[in-house]
Amino acid sequence: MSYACRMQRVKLTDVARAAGVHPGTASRALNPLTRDQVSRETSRRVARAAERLGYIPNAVARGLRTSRSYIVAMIVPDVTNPLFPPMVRGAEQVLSRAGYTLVLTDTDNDSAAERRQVEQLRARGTDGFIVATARWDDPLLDEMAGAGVPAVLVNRNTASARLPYVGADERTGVTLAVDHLVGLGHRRICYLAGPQDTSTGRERAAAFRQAIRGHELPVVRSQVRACAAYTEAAGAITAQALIRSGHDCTAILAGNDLIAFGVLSELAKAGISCPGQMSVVGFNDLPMVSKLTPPLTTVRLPLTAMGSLAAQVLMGEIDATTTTDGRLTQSLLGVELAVRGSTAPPPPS
Amino acid sequence: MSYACRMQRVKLTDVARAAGVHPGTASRALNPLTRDQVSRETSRRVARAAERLGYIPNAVARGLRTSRSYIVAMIVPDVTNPLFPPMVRGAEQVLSRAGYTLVLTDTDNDSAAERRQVEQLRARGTDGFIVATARWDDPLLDEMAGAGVPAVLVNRNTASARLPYVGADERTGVTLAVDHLVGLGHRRICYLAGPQDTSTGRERAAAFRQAIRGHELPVVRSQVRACAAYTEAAGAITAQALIRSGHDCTAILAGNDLIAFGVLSELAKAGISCPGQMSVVGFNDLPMVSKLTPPLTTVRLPLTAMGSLAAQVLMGEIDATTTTDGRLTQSLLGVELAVRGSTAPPPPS
DNA sequence: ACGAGGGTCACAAACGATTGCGAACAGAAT
DNA sequence: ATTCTGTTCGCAATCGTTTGTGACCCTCGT
Repeated sequence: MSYACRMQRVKLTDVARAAGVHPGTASRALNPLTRDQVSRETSRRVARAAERLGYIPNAVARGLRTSRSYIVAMIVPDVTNPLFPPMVRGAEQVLSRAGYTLVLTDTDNDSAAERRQVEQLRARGTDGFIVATARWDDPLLDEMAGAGVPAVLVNRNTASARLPYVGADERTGVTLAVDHLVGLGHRRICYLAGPQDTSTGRERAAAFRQAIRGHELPVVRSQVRACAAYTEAAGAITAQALIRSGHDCTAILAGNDLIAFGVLSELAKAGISCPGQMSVVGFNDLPMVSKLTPPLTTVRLPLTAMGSLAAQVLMGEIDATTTTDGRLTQSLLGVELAVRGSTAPPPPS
Repeated sequence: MSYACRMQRVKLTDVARAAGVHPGTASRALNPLTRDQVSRETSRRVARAAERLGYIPNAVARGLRTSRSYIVAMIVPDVTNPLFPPMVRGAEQVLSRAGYTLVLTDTDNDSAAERRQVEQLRARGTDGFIVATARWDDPLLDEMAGAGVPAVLVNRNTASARLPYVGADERTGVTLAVDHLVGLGHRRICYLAGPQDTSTGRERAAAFRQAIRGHELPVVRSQVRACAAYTEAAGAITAQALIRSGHDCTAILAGNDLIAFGVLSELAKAGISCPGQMSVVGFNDLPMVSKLTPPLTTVRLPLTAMGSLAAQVLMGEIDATTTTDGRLTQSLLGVELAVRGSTAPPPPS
């Protein structure tokens, strides 16, 4: 109840003295797992003393002795990208409920910075990592997997797939989008893929080709172009190139919503109306896209759930460092297509 | 160069043994501040041994001894609110450059959760706090100030103002917006304020009244209504009430962009065109608002700079716990008005 | 030549918790 | 009464680093 004002923090020794026991005993009495090694009576006395003095265990000292920090780190390429905050939030909720603290680091898309950060965090005894920055070939992650560092990949996977992965069912997402467009009557659909050094860039592109073939449409008419990055600027550049090339598609599927923004702005610049002359579909369902004119049809990913699940899988990894038996290693969450105003039947031509 | 694969981490003792010195000496040799207590020769030898063995100091042990963790925590109400990521990013850049690690926690607007988080973080020896969740009356922050915990408030201040504060020049922002509207010919302007338990809600409302008076307009015609929260939903509710009340204003200034979203959607619902029949101005310049139809005129806050400055001020607080002399305590950064399509001259009436 | 002084370094005590080990004591069984 | 089993708790080592203290040697000044 009472609390120290600006005095020395009360430590275990103080509690022990107040309860008239040895610090070691006090430690056992306070720890739920070892509580049964001390009598009910002393346990209660210690607990009361701790309460009365306002004892807060020193997590640093504990961490030194137990080599567990109850810190997990989440690595994202860019916090300001609205894709990540929901995942962070999902992870944070699960972790804090389990007594972990989430450290968020932003690599600014710089893999040297990423390596530095990971090193720092490992020095701090971080228990595990949630990594949202995976590249298709990612030596750092391979090293971490090799070193046995508990880690989970989220949203993006690596080629080697040596670490557990939590993602969305992107193939289905792309298929839903293509089915929707074909159902509206589109036959010539282009795909503006994300960067090919990310799993999402590659997987979605592959899924697109497969979906097109599934409708027995010629793939050649459904040109696939990769953007340099998942940004509006990169999307605009590629969209401009596509428009200039005079391709006669009636619908564009974008690798993600940011690329779709670039597409929309280039269409506007070129005087091509959406959805009248060109339908556009995004990917991710960023919070704002329903407010655009036209509201963007897009694939909705369960971002928060991905974050939560990643956190759960990671906690499993941390606890079970011995066996890989029966552990969740590759998991995909379901997606939905949010149909809005940016898609419509193709012009009569 | 060579590195331990999955073996025991190499510790200071190992380095010392390899260099043929005592661990204490090795410690001094590696620390730039104490390096001059050992001869150049040994210092070089130790440094080389450390390099060769791939020594990474154990930050937990160091933290225990020095009671400095080089961790600072940033507390935000909601990571998914686009207002905060830029501030986080700004802070993170400054801090990581100075060797600090930034821990981000999301309180979900729950002050009980906030208290729990702060307690946990203090147990972990967190060096300082950047707080973006301040309420106008905030007992937790007053306690922290009283306990001498290094902390800096960002974006929102408290009534007591006992902690350093970094914010934007909101009065000027509001004044710019009002001047702009008045310059367009508006005479009847409403203000939809944010919640009055935050400093931004109160300050901006006060600034609005003052700006209106500055133009010698009757304040009564410039109705001020407070929204329950800085959300689109709360903004919509208040906007609806305003519209239903039949107020004859020609422009609405919103407490922030999210509230402006609510206003825009209610205007659309009521068949009132923007900017034709009603001008709308937001606050914050969220990344997406320039893409709306119409693009939102809004006050741009230097969010990243606010985060950076907050981090700098906090580091000052951490280093100088003895004197308050010559320290930056209340600092405001300049703002701009981004004039876009949601404002126009009022209808001829 | 001797004491003073400064530069190097080893020694050991912290920091605050956890935990293996064994002592003390209880009650029960023989 | 003695031994045995088992509970309860104190003792002390330990985690890996930092840092105050003092030993030692060398040099310089007188």
